[in-house]
Amino acid sequence: MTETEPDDRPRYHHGDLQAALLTAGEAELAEAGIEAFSLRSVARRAGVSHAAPAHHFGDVQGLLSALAAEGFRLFLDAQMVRQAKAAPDAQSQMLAAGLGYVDFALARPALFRLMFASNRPLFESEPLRPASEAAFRHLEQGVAALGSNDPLDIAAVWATAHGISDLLASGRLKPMSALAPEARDAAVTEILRRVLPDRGR
Amino acid sequence: MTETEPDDRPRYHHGDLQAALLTAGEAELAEAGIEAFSLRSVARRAGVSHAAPAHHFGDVQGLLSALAAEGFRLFLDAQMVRQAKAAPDAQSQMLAAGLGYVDFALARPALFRLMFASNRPLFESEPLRPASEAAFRHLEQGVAALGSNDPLDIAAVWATAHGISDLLASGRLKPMSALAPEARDAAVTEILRRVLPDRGR
DNA sequence: TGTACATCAGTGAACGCGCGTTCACTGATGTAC
DNA sequence: TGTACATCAGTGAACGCGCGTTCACTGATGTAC
Repeated sequence: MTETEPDDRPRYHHGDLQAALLTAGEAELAEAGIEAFSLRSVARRAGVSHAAPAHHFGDVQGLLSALAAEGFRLFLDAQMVRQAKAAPDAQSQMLAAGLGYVDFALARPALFRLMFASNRPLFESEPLRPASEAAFRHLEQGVAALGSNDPLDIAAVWATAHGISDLLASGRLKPMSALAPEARDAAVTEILRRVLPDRGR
Repeated sequence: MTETEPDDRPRYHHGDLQAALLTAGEAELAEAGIEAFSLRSVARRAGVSHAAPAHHFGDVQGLLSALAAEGFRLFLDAQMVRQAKAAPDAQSQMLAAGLGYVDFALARPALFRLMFASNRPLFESEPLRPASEAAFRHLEQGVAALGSNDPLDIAAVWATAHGISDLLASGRLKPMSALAPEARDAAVTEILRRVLPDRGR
């Protein structure tokens, strides 16, 4: 990796097949859904023989676990992006994180399902567990910054953000998904606000 | 079906294979998950040749659609059961419906996933669409009884009940799923209460 | 700077498997007369 | 009440398919000297 420069001729050694397989896996997930996801289809999409992924991920479960782990990182990123644009007070940050939660689910619904509604990845595996725990910890900290460490407050915020995301991503909240992005953000914010701890109740 | 009386000897004609396949399908779903669900495994479980289901459901998608439709009926039932035990005022009824929502997800997580996080059933099919619409309408009416027909209020209640259900069913809300049923009910109720319209805000 | 060699990252053929669907069939049931 | 017959609801063999995994292999890369 020191002096090689990228060229476009097909090479025997791919260069960064690991990353390419993750990209292809995501695309495959998005187009075919988890239920039709297969190792061979991903290899095909990456333009590589179907035995190649084994060198990087072991087996199909390894690939799915790595994909889900990557998903949790992107999931956190999406929240960070929103938070960076929001006011610094704890409440604004929490609401922004919620908007990022929804952003992610809408941008990558299949990945979202893989992370939250599939049992094909191995959630106890090394790449996955830390990534999903980081996401949970981030949420916990957001609630803590609001002055609560009550599990009920954490559950309330999480469940509400999650429910909106899941229903929107699967197209069940028709009236709401029909809204323009700004109006949708406003609606999500209003719903989340109801569920935050300590707003003078 | 007029003079036959049930006996226990295996018969060539099953009698009520349609219902038996739905039962077997649910069990299969619960044990193997959607992702491993197959027509053949269901037929096997029902003790019938793998070609038999075609007579009742056409193809695998037909069976899954019928299962999901049955799921939506049970889903409504679970809400009704809670509501029958609750006080008659609109708010108690709405909260009870939410508890029933959660009950269903916990009792039948795989069916819940089939209904809300799968694209294998055909949601526009004849058995399914009316069943899922009935569930949505029931929710809408509950919110209407509270004096609101604001889509935002509907979304708030639905998303929150759904989020709690989904996270609990997939075992993500560790602290909350560790609670005894009564305490869990209380927590769910408290969270839902926050999100109801018109409670003096 | 060159060379030998170990290691790494691919290939492609082969395997066995379970799947969904089709089909000709047959046993059971219900109905017309 | 009996009988002929149509229809219904199963069976089991067969098909073709895509899958995950294994394996011997080979081309490319990196490193020791």
